[in-house]
Amino acid sequence: MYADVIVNISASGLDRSFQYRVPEELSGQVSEGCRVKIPFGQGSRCTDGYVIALDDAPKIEESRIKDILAVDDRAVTVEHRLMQLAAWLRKTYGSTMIAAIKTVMPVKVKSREKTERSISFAGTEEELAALCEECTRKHQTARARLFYYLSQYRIISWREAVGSLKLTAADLRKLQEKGLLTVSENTVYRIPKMDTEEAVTAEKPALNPEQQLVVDGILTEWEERDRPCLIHGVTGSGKTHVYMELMERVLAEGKDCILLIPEISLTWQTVRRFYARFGDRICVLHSRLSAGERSDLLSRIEAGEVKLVIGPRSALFAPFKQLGLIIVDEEHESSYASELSPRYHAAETAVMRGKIENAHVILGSATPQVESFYKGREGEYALFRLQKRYGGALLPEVEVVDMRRELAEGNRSIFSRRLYTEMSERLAKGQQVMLFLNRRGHTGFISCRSCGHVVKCPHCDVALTLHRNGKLICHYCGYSTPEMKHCPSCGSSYIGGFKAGTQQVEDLVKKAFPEAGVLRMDGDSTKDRDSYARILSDFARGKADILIGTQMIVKGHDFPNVTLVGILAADTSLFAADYRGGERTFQLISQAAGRAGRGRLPGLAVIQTYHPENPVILSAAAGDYDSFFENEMAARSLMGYPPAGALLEIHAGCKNEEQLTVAMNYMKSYLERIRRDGRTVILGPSPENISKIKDIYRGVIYLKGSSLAELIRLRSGLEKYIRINKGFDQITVVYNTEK
DNA sequence: AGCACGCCGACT
DNA sequence: GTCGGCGTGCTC
Repeated sequence: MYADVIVNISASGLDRSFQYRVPEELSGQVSEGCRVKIPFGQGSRCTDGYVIALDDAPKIEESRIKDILAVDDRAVTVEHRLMQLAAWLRKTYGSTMIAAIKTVMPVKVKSREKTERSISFAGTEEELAALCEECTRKHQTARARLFYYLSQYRIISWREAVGSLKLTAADLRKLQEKGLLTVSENTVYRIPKMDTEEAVTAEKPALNPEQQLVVDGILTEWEERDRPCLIHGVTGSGKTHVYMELMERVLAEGKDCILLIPEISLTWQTVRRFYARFGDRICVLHSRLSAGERSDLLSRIEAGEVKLVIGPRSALFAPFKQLGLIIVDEEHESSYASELSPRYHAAETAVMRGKIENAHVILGSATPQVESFYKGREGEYALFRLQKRYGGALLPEVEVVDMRRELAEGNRSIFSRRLYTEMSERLAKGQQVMLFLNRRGHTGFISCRSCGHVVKCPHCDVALTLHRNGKLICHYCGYSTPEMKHCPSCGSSYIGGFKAGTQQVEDLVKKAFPEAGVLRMDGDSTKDRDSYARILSDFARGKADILIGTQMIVKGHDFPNVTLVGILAADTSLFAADYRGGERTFQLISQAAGRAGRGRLPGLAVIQTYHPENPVILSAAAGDYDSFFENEMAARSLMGYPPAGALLEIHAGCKNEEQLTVAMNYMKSYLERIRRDGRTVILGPSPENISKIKDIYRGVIYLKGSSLAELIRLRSGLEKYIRINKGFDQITVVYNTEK
């Protein structure tokens, strides 16, 4: 027997399998997906690797094949299907196989099992009662405490005996030696603590007719075609109820479920509702679990005790053997896109895992990714809608304020007069206000505060970015033009970047509303996650009247007393230097507006913009996803951006600027040589958004094409070219594919 | 990644 | 003559 093994070294030259002999004594233990110790290299140094396939014939000269040394049984075996998924990840997102395997691997190593000692009395009840008396008489107070406890509860953990009853370990041992106590040892699972603020009840809310309709529709889809299902449900429409209902069905069939939630919303709010309904069949998998907790969770999955895992994108790879359903909540969230190689997107990958495991897949969002909705329209996904808010709450009223007019009428402050009066009125009534400052994608584009004109690339329909050398540059094609002092459209000198940060907004708010309690949340004030949760819970409990923050305040939190949301600078993300600006703006505005009026009181959202006529702003204000989608699709078709076309980003970095330029030009001309399809456009090289980070110069080449397969072929060709030619030693290259 | 092989200069 | 510098190439 022979095994194909991937060596655990992430060097590009080693990204292939090596064949090893399976020695007789290991033949039963070696299986596809297990980790093995192997001799590697001239010195036969011991490394580990993963078996990706088994074979009964040698592929090369038999004498050159070495033996597998051992099977690493402390490591978790990666299931065959997860291995298939890894192969798909590698192919689709362009990484090394070993990086792909590590991504799907649930936990690195099984850690030691935790045991707990417990103590019980070895004799009869009469003897125990006698001992209680004797110890009390002898003033052996600690021993007396122990025996009294045992006479009541029969058993106590060692930890408690030492901790709360204050017995010493030596004393306990002495009592054990005298034969008075029996100490038993049993393994315990390390389960992350769940604060049980809310009682676990078997609450099972009735579905409203709209939700029931969606559940029925999905069940029919599962029976008939079983395509991935996309639920487009407005904020507050109760997608969670639909998820729970479907999970219940799948669990009833004895199959397992995975629920993915965005990293940011790992507040226990949502999770608690699932605990309440499904009890201890659930486990939460998050990045703050210790290695031991993770490994125990794995054992419990293996033992079939855990049937449902909730967690961020990595939870997608939970090694269930009978996976029945994967749900990706808020599928548009950026935290589903991995920033490490392989740069997979969890929604897309969930669809693939569903296909491999024969499991149902559900994507849910109030503002689906354009790509996903497109697939829904094209029939690749089954599309479902939830259009009413749950429990009778109304969608907030939305008002768009034209900031150009504010300026023209002499108001130079960052608050429009409308927002200011609304704030004063609502604060006077004791209601809360959220101010959302859009900083997403803020990379220094130039716009006119007088007429709203944004300086864009004449070729790519994205905003130009101001660089330190005073030039405006397009990050797709590299087009550049000198910075201007006057607006090319109206001639006004109010042209420049939008410069207000949350700190400044806070100062201005405090000046304008000195009586109000203000909380601010941004990257600076929330270094760690605890302070993030604390600020939100302080605000929820009414400890402040105004909450100011960036996108992090708009995600998935219910503040029933918030009746006004102010969206300052709605435009900044609109003109980010990439084609997704419109989509992100729509998502952010919808989410922010959705925060207003979640309780009984009606809500209002005020959107401040220099582009009140922009279709993205208008459709977001109207809460009209369909018209947003139609416009966005039309624009993308025109420019050949995904999903109308496929896009490949090639990011390169190097310490030496000149070397980078030379290398990228070589890359481009190589791509031009191997390109088959004349419709594939090669853009760049152009400087990266932030063209230099930590002394590393960065540049990017874009390939736009009609077929993803062709782009993947070009990428593979380029990868090989870079590996073979030594000139690229100092260059790091990262690929990102979009479709 | 790591280790050997190999082809040049510096030194006992 | 030999020791050792690191450039080059291979690893089942």
